[in-house]
Amino acid sequence: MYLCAVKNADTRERILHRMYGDIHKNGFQGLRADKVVADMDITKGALYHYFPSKQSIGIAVVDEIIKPNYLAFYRALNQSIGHPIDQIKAHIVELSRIMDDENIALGCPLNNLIQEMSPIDEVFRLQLKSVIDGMYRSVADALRRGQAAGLVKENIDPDAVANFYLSSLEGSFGIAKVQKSVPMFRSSMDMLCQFMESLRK
Amino acid sequence: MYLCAVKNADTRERILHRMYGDIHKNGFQGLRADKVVADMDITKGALYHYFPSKQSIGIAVVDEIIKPNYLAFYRALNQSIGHPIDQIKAHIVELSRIMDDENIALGCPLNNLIQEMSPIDEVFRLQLKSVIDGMYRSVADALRRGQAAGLVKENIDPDAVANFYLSSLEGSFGIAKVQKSVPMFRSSMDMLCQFMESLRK
DNA sequence: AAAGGTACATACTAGTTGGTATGCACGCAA
DNA sequence: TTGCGTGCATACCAACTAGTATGTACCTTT
Repeated sequence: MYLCAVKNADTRERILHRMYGDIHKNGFQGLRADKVVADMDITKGALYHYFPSKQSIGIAVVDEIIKPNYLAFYRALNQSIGHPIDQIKAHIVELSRIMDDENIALGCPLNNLIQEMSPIDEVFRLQLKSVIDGMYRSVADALRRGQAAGLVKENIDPDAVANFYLSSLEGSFGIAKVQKSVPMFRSSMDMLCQFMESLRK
Repeated sequence: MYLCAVKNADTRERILHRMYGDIHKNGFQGLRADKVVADMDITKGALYHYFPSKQSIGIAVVDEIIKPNYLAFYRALNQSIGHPIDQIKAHIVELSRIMDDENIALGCPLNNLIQEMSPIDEVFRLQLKSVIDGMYRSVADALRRGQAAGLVKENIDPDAVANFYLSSLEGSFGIAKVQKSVPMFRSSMDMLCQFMESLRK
């Protein structure tokens, strides 16, 4: 029955997306993988057919969901020929716009996993670092191109700025999360926009 | 035997400090309270004599260790009559100075707990929020006093700046943690200093 | 010195967690 | 049509986790 074939074909991805949601809510250590699949009317048999261990679920979530999702924007930053500061500011404004109460209360999935897993699981840490590194390089390169094109102040260090930008961005998610406050998050994003604007030549 | 009496007098605090250390390493969900006390040659009897539940251990750690520790500096900020921007910068420089590889790898204890516990435990979240609120108000008030004294630009919003400052600070811990890089943390602290300097009148 | 509270130690336990072992239905290639 | 791989379902399990129940030595109060 081809309906079944279609269903089977994406069982793994359906599981993965639910795991992503549960990790977002409860953290990786709080993830109860068997309960998540039970909630989908799937048994542990299916789960352990696709994933050899709990850790592999977390790694797959980072690798197949979080990483492509986060790097999509930053890759666009590298290919475009617009003003890098405008592009980065547009991204900040977009984030401000789409974040609602629930997303703020749950926090940034990437930041959550970094804080929880980096110190206790080196495999996790390296996967998460590769995502951050990708974002970091895209921003730094965009600023460098901006400098070369005379659009960005020459006396700033693109690497330092990129690092500070990511820190402020993720930190804003973190502080807004404990406050459960979308306005606080937007206020932080406004300040970050002002900071980026100050780099314009 | 008074030796025993002295030992007994601070058993609770000794347990609490070890719990703080283990939570710093493994997170609250990763805390194995019985193993921590066993490591101190103390049994579960003593542990549950002082703490009714695992949650109460975490709350006590926030309330009795993290909160006083973090608010110490910020209270000083409120009582002093120096230049608020110099004081805040001095704090940033001090943080830069004392953070070593291990501390960076483990991250900021306050930030760690915020990211892990805020979404899943409201009691925790409110305790953690009270710490952040305390820091936030001290910084905002210091900036307001600076404005009144003509030391800080009038066109900045002290609340927005205080919020952004805390976000950047905690975010810098988070990003440095996944990078396991003290230089990255120091670079972020330098940028934060520059940002604070830009507020001087 | 009797009584009661404090400060633990020891032993036990229900429920959970992260799996494993096994079976079996189905599609497909030989 | 037979054998084999894929895609699950069911049942089982050892270790762990967060406690509880109970006992007891010591100290203090009366």
